Amino acid sequence: MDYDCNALAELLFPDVTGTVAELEAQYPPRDLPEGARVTRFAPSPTGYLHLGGLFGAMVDVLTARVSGGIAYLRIEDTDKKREIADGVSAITEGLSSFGVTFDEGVTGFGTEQGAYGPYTQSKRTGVYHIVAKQLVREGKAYPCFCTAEELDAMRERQEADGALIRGYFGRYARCRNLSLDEIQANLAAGKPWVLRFRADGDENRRIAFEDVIRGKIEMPENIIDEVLLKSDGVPTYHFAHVCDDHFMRTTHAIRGEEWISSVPKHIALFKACGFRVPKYAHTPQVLKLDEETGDKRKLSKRKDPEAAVSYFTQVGTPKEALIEYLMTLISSGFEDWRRANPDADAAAFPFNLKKMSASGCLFDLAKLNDVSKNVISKMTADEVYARVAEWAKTYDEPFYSVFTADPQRSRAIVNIDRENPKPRKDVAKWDEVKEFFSYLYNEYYEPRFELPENVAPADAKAILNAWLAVYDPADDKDTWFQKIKDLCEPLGYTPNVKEYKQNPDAFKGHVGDVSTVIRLAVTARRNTPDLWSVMDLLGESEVRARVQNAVAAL
RNA sequence: GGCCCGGUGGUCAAGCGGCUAAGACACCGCCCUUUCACGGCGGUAACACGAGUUCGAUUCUCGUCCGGGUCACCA
Repeated sequence: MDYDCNALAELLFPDVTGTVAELEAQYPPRDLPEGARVTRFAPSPTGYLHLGGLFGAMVDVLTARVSGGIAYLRIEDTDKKREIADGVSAITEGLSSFGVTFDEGVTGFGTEQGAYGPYTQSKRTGVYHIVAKQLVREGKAYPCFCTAEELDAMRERQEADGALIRGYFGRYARCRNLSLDEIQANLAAGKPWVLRFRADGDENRRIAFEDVIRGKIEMPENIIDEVLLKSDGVPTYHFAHVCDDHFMRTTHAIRGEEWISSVPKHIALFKACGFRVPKYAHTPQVLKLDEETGDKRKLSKRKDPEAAVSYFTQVGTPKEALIEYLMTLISSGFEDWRRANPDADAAAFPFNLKKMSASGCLFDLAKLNDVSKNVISKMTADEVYARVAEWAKTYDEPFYSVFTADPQRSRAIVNIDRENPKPRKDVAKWDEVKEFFSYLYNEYYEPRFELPENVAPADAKAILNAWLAVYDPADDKDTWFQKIKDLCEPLGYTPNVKEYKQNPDAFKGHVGDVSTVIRLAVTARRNTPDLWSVMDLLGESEVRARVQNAVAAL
């Protein structure tokens, strides 16, 4: 270009008066200890928060916390077409419901905190335009008037030419060498324009950078004249990334691996702007939202509801459990650390970005459930009660009324075999509680007497009647069970299981069979937690009623 | 197609030139046990393939294959 760039800059941005130097002063380097890392989670408000987002946010927060730095939340809302109405709150609420919090940035719809804002890109056009104007002034950016049709034609031509590199560059970049007069004429004609970067890379040279997670990555230099500002003056991701991460003083740009291929472009932009390039860390994919084909290895939005983080709050996976599980994916050393520090807060884990695995991973619901059962098994009965009630209140209203009708009783129910060194691990999600304890609530109890094949109805009846005669709710667990044992011999059963196994033909069965019949009569189930506790919770009259009912039905 | 990332059991993964190739989940078996669960013990199961380099490769190099990403006025 042989024209006066200053003139072009004024032509393009007549109203922009600020300078980059002023921005530098307004957003000074952060005063943080040596080695402190500044990270950011920068999602677009285009839909619900998904697992990959939570995963990424955790990595950002962990990286900052471990180094005594800052993690902030920035909203990248530069594409109004894809934006959804409550996108921002979906993100902030999703994050906070899992306990992921930031030091600064957007805190909710329309609210934010911190001195490096605004943290919403749509409110930062002033910043982008100042930098853009400087770029134009320095001959590093130019207006492009190509229409969508012209760009399509260009792509077709490249296809036909068999061009190895596709995009707006070299001889395909029609507007790159427009004269000031031509530009002026186009402007005067009211033609829409975008601002393009005047790439100065050489496709035959390679640029290398050190990815914190993957190590050295080498690629050809960028030669594409990428769009910086769209025709409505809003920046593209690339330009916003460069301006924001510089002025918000981000030290580590942590983002998904889909960005790796644009790093050369970003480095070129940082340099053109005179900004220092941050460190990059590209995280592996946790899952893909692609809905194509039948590739079973990928989670899909439609087929796999668990892709949305809200799924977990809906089914009642405790937030600590999801975090705990995600931690095992984020850092391989986590499980070992957890074994050594069983009661420590996951946030205390000495996270190391460098140790992150570079390969993608499949989300394993079965393992999540296992982790969750462990987490829940360590909670006190009060905690479980409170959590279940809180969950049910919004996700299962009818159960909420039943569950909270007698808080003391529900607490006791939830406390069966809990708060001891070997707690039961029956429940992984709050939505399993109702079903698991249903027989303890008359609202849900449904009598059913499907006897085991090895027990004849007549024997069952005899067992129940005999037991009814000795049942005393005042008995402690040992004498209660002793009475059941005492029932055995007269009825042809043995109280000794080993004895039965040695000589199965000598008996009708053993105590196990006898108590199974009783359990069945009282709970309509073959398997339950400790029966004595269950009866205690049910109360004498209910127990007797159920057993008598069973006898009658047999 | 060009460029790039990745590839250890079904899943998540240790390992970084020499190991009987950890561990966790899942699965199977046994023990404990009035059922179930818990807990304990044991088991099935892996270095994608082919060349190099090396005394020696899961570990290093190259190629192949497979999976993924990216080539937009989307992020």
